[in-house]
Amino acid sequence: MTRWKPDAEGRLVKAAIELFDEQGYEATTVAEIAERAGLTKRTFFRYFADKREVLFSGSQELQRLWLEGVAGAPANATALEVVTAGLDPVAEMFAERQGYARMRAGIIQANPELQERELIKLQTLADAIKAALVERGVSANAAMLAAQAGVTVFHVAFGNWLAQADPAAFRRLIDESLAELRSVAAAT
Amino acid sequence: MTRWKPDAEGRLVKAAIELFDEQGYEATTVAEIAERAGLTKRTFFRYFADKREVLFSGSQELQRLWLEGVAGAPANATALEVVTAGLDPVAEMFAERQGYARMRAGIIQANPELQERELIKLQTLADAIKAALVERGVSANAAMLAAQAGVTVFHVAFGNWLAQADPAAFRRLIDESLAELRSVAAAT
DNA sequence: GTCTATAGTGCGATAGAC
DNA sequence: GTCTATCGCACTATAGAC
Repeated sequence: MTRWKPDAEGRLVKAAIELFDEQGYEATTVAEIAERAGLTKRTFFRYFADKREVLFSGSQELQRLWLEGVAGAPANATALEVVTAGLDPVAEMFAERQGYARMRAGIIQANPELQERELIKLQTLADAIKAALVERGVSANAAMLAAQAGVTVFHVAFGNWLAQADPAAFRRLIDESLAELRSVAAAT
Repeated sequence: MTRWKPDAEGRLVKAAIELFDEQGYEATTVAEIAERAGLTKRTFFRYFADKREVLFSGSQELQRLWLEGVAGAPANATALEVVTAGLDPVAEMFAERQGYARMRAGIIQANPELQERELIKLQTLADAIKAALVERGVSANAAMLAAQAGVTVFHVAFGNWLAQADPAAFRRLIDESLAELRSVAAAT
């Protein structure tokens, strides 16, 4: 027998999303979240710097996966191809969590301070991708534009994915969003 | 004789930027800003909902100008052309204020909560441009991608503009940033 | 834990312009 | 007189210092 149930962090995230969904973000205390997860408030703050952060534990994983894909892109790929090369594992990561992702989106939608945090996370992600591109020899301007474009493509695809039924459709929606960007940006 | 000096809001903005630049954002109180502008704290909060907002009075003007340009774009323009059509008056607006723009950028750079606010403002701007595109009949996805791309192009050009000497170069830098985006997004 | 400084608010008063 | 911009003051809430 193990003394502690496994995956304390995952249980805290799950408990938090459920409670925020049931009662609202503001109305839920950290103590409640910890209790539902079978842990204490002290433990919550060992895993998350503040109450908001429990909704963004996934973004670190997202960034890690995405950057791995970027690092593995072939040497002759264009900047935007490098950026989008990281998205296969990312799409898989999301495929299993559509239900929670929908709840999470609704919670963030309802709360300006959570939206701020989300924007910061996306910006941080774009900055990290940009840095990886610069590392590969892409100019600062092109790297910034490609990284931001990639994050926007991802964001648009994510919104579309939440709004439709098939959890496995994410990769296809990303490709569609990317094609739409290329079409939008094409010189006339 | 007029009892009140004109442009209370402008004086507050000027005083705030100078004080933030001299002493830092945190170390400056609203009372100090008001005093330097020859007003009281209460009047400050008549113009700005909170202390951060004094650094973002320009974004409303930016959005207004940009949307005017979007509204005036020719009917046969592509989505991205529509988005960038609004940028001539925007570039003029900034040409006169490079000094303050640099100070402001430095202040925001040094403060996470100001960066959050900046991201929210850029997001709001992108959303407004997106809505204007949808109004013109562009699909939601293409509108979002074009609006975000336009804002990113602007943002990159803005950073480059701050870093070089000629205040009038903004329009050219926007065109260069746009060309770079088109190049980055071009299909291989 | 207490204390203090500051952000931010509500409401009425005041000093002009008209 | 009305209207508007500003002021004065008393207040709450909260973050940080100690």
